[in-house]
Amino acid sequence: MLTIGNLARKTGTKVQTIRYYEQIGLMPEPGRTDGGQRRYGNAELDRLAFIRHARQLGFSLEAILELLDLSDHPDRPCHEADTIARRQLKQVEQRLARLEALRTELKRMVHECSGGQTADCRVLEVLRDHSECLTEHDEIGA
Amino acid sequence: MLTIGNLARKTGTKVQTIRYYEQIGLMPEPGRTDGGQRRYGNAELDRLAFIRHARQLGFSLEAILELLDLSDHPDRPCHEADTIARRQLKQVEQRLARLEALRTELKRMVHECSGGQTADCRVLEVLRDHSECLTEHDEIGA
DNA sequence: TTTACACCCTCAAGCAACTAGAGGTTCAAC
DNA sequence: GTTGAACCTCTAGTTGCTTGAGGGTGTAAA
Repeated sequence: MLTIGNLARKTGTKVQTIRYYEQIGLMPEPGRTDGGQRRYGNAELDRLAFIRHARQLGFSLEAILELLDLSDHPDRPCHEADTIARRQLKQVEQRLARLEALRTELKRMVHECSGGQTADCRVLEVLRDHSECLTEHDEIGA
Repeated sequence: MLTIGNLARKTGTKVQTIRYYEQIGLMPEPGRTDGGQRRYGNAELDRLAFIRHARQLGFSLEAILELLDLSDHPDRPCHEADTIARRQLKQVEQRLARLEALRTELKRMVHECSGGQTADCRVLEVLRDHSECLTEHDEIGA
């Protein structure tokens, strides 16, 4: 039986995050000691490891809930999980494309900065006038 | 004189976002009509365009505030703006590296999915066991 | 002039996915 | 029995907005 702190250590999660997952229904309500402290078994350890791993791969908590449901029903067809993974891959590739455009633009800004006064600063100048951009970029909040 | 709606249209911003920027002090309090509606001039248009452009390049609102301060003081040395831009570039490059690792892993997952039942699904299997990953990835919330 | 209607206003709450802190209790070792 | 780390709940904060309720304004046509 694991305390919440040990579970946290084993999965690289923060204690508060585990409690948060419980609160939103992603993790089950575990057993408790007489004093009211949470105690976890191997099933919960596996589930949390799954969740953390999927998070590391960029899946949203909502997508993870779907994946966990699929995982709980081994008789269901596989293509749903595949669809979720493909959707995720597509998102990652879109983000990559946008970030690459941003890198190009930022590199150009930084490269051209002469190190004088802000009056002649390329960084500020580029920000002032979008038309100077060589690449299209419309990324917000990625 | 522009209404908030026209300013929004010209800059590709939502009306509520402009009011939000005003609330947090990123945009100045504009003049008002007798009836209390906001009216904007060219200075505000330029400032908002600057903000939006910097957001598209991934700068945080906090960084943008710094950049705007620098922009308001053309006599100050330029290297501060350069530092902010370099910091941003570094962040973008870190994100790119992690996303590339994720893409590799996701591609592998999707590629190996046989399309049978979830019991044999590679996608779920990989998520269950991190040790199957070929690449290190520790991206969360990027 | 009145009426229509798009646009504007404020305030409050909600979103993702946590994180941090206050103030108090329990567990396990010594 | 006492210490002290680890646990508990609850609330609020983070970033960068978005959504909604409930109402007021501005302008143009009838």
